[in-house]
Amino acid sequence: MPELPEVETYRRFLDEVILHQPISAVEVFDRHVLAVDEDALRRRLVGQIVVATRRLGKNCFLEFADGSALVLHFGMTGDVGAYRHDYDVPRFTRVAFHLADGLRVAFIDPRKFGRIRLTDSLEQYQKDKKLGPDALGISLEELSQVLRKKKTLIKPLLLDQSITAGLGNWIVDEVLYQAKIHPERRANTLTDAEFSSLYAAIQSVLKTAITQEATYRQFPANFLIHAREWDESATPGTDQHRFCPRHQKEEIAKKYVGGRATYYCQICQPEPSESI
DNA sequence: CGTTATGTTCCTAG
DNA sequence: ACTAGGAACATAAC
Repeated sequence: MPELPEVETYRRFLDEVILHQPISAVEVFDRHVLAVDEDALRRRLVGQIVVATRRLGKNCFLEFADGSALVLHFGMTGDVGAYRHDYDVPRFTRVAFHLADGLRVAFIDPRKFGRIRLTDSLEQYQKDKKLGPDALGISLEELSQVLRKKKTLIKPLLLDQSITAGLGNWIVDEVLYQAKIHPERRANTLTDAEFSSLYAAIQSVLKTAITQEATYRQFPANFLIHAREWDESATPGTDQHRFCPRHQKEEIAKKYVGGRATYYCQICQPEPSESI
């Protein structure tokens, strides 16, 4: 789940439930997700008040008055939730932040790739983690300037959080499909027109996903995402979703690019020729 | 039982 | 210094 749109959705949720009231306790069910000493975390949080929520790429920040922040990264399967009683703890809750009014905010993560840490400031964290500009904040010029000097395949570059932060495996496939660019094109072979459509696709896919609160099933019919396998199991019996939305009879192709499962349309996104 | 998985990071080798 | 590929992490779901 947690690519940029999901994390933005989590942030908005947290903004509604956690602001302006003291954290009364920190309950750790599994310290594996802590990238900070448990007692240090407790000392830093208990009695404190979150004054703002922020997001950079796939990272969510709960900010305190002094500019320091709790940083949530959701790994591959992280989520947030809220509950009030022990008997309602969501399954796979790893850490719970108890608030003074009795609400408890859960950091949920079945696979435990997510991490909770502290930082002195967002700027510090961005520097430490080598995060580039947020994918919703970067400009076309900024993005194309970096990409056009790279000989690497475009897909792994878009996944690289130091170039622009927030794009994940599914969204990159969607963006490349919408922009009609093959995932194995070398970045330095893209034309100006292709950089423009790539940029436009990034912005529109992200905004669409955020508007739908990252509920993929509600995405427009012309989105590639409906062709992915998990959607198949979500809507059994229908085969149509395995085909390109623009070429009804063309099956969506799957291969591994940069070690990641990659879906694309062989007609919309022509294979790069060796000579380029 | 085998396969696959939304992310990050580290290691190796060219 | 850059790039490609692979493994590791931990676990659920199919």
